[in-house]
Amino acid sequence: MIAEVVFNLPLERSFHYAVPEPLRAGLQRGMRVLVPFGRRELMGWVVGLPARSPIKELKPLRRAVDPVPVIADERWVLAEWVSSYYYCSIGEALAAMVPSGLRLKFAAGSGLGAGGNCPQPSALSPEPTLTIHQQQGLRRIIEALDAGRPATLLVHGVSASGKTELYLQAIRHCLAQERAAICLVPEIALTPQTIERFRDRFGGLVAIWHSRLGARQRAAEWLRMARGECRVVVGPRSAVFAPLQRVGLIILDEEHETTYKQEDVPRYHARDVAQARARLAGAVVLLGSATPSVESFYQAARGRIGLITLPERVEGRPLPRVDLVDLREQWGARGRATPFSAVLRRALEQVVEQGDQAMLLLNRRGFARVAQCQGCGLTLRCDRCSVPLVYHAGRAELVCHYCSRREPLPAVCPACRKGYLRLRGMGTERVESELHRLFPVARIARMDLDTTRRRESHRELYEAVKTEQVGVLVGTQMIAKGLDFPQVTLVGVVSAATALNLPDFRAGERTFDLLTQMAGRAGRGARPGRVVIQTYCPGHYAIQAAARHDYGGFYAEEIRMRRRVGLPPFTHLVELTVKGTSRERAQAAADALGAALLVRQRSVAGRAGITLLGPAPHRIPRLRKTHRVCLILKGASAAPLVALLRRTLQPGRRFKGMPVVVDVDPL
DNA sequence: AGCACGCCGACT
DNA sequence: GTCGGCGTGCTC
Repeated sequence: MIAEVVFNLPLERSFHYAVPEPLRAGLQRGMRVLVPFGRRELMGWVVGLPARSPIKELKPLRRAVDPVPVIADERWVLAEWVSSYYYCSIGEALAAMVPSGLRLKFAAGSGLGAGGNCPQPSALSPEPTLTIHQQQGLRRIIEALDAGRPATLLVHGVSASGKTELYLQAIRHCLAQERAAICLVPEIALTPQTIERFRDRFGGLVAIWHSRLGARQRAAEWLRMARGECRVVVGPRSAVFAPLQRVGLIILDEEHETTYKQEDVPRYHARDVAQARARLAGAVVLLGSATPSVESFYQAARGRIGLITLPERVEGRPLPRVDLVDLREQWGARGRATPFSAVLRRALEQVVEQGDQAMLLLNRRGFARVAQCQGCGLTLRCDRCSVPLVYHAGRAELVCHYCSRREPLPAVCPACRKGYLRLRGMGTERVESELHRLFPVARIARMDLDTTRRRESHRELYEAVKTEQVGVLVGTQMIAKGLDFPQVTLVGVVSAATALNLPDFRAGERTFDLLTQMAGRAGRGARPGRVVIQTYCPGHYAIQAAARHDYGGFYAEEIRMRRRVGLPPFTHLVELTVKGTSRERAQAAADALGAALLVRQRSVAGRAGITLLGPAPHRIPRLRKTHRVCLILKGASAAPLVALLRRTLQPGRRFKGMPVVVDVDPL
């Protein structure tokens, strides 16, 4: 008996092993096994049990890891889809589908997928009455579920328009059809409040897939899913691979969020995996957002997916008034650079006087963005990465935001040994200290990566604001998402759209989303809210549209730009990053790869329409001592681009010996 | 991806 | 004369 095994390695090939006598009865495709591989012992996946092998001397596999297969039914085909679309090995795709460290401890034969019984939620808490728009939306979702064919619907609803209630009732209908549902949420939204809402409605049928779950709990939840004991899963992007059977509904809440894209191999997007799984399972995909991704809205506008619009907030509360402050006009008004314009300062004064709450956004942590010598002009940079060091006043250190290296702030310039260092460009710490200076009596807190590092600190900060022990909350984008504080009457954006100058075609979309989400934090209670946005580019369409709460206006402008320059959703991109120990070697490999791609592209008939951009320096040309050069392939769809790459790159996704990172549909 | 083997520079 | 750099190749 022979087992065909693949590994979580960038190898396209599989390997054959002899199956020792005691394992022959129980070994099945989809189980993980421990095998000798070269000098080491690796865990691999049994992908087949072939009758014969061309290999003469087979090594015996050492033992089975699982008592039953951990991959079954449509998830096999899904792994193949991930592997082919994102250019990774089957083993790498499979590894992403099962939680790392999963160990199943139970006797073989007890089996998964208990088949027959299909538990229904008991004692449903009463469902609130839906608005007319919610009712219309729900009707369309139910139609799609009843049709039993794959379909995708985009739910475009402003903040507080009742999207979650729509999801909950859609899930109930899905359960009534004896099918299961997956609800993906951004990790940060997996709060006790969210969990409570699902548990209230579906009780023990809900599995919460939390990244912080311990190994034992994780295995227990996984088993409950696989056995059909729970049929609703709420979790982050990896929950799209939940081992549920008969999946009828996959929801992506806040579908535009970038956390749905996995940033290491396999670099999948949960939205696309969800649609692939839905095609295989005959399921319905619901994409929900107040600010849909340009890709999704374009699909809806073209009629390729359905569109459900929830145009009003549930309680009929008005959206807050937004004032734009042109920072260019603030120059020279005062000798000292300040985070607050006169307008924002007056608004803050009012909030502090009246005992209301305010939230201030600045999307940069730390105290000062750069430390620069006043004598020779040198900017202090990380010696392993090609980026300026950020000064953090809390630890009184310079920090590299890319590799986390810290070093003390030198007294004088390390290069010329004469000039003093000037700290320029503000971050959240600086805003916080200015607030203390201007409003000594106000209770101020800061929420960013630095203040939420401890396990419980995020929740503690949240509670402090919720119970109004904090009057002004300063933070990075993590305060823009999902926080619901009814007493917040003022939202201030200290500096909007610093990202608009970056060479990133999604900068407009990101800015519009961030400003819209942030504006949505104001006026969620009885009192009306107000938003002040300070910016150096008040004329930019993303900022103008955000100030008007005008998604349609933003989309129209953005899609025109994308069409004009041939960017997604009109094309697909594949980003290649060639890595090397020296700049020259990385550059040489990238040049050669570019040339090889062009040659192969020309040699294939009818492959016109594939464009190669670059080689160009990567956005961060050096990271942790590794030099990086970037190439981009552009085409009408991703598959031909990946096919071209498969024929060009060497095994292990290398070229001229240098590792090449392949990112299909990069963000 | 590891981990070996193998061939050229600055050290005891 | 060796230790060690990482370039190349293999893993059933």
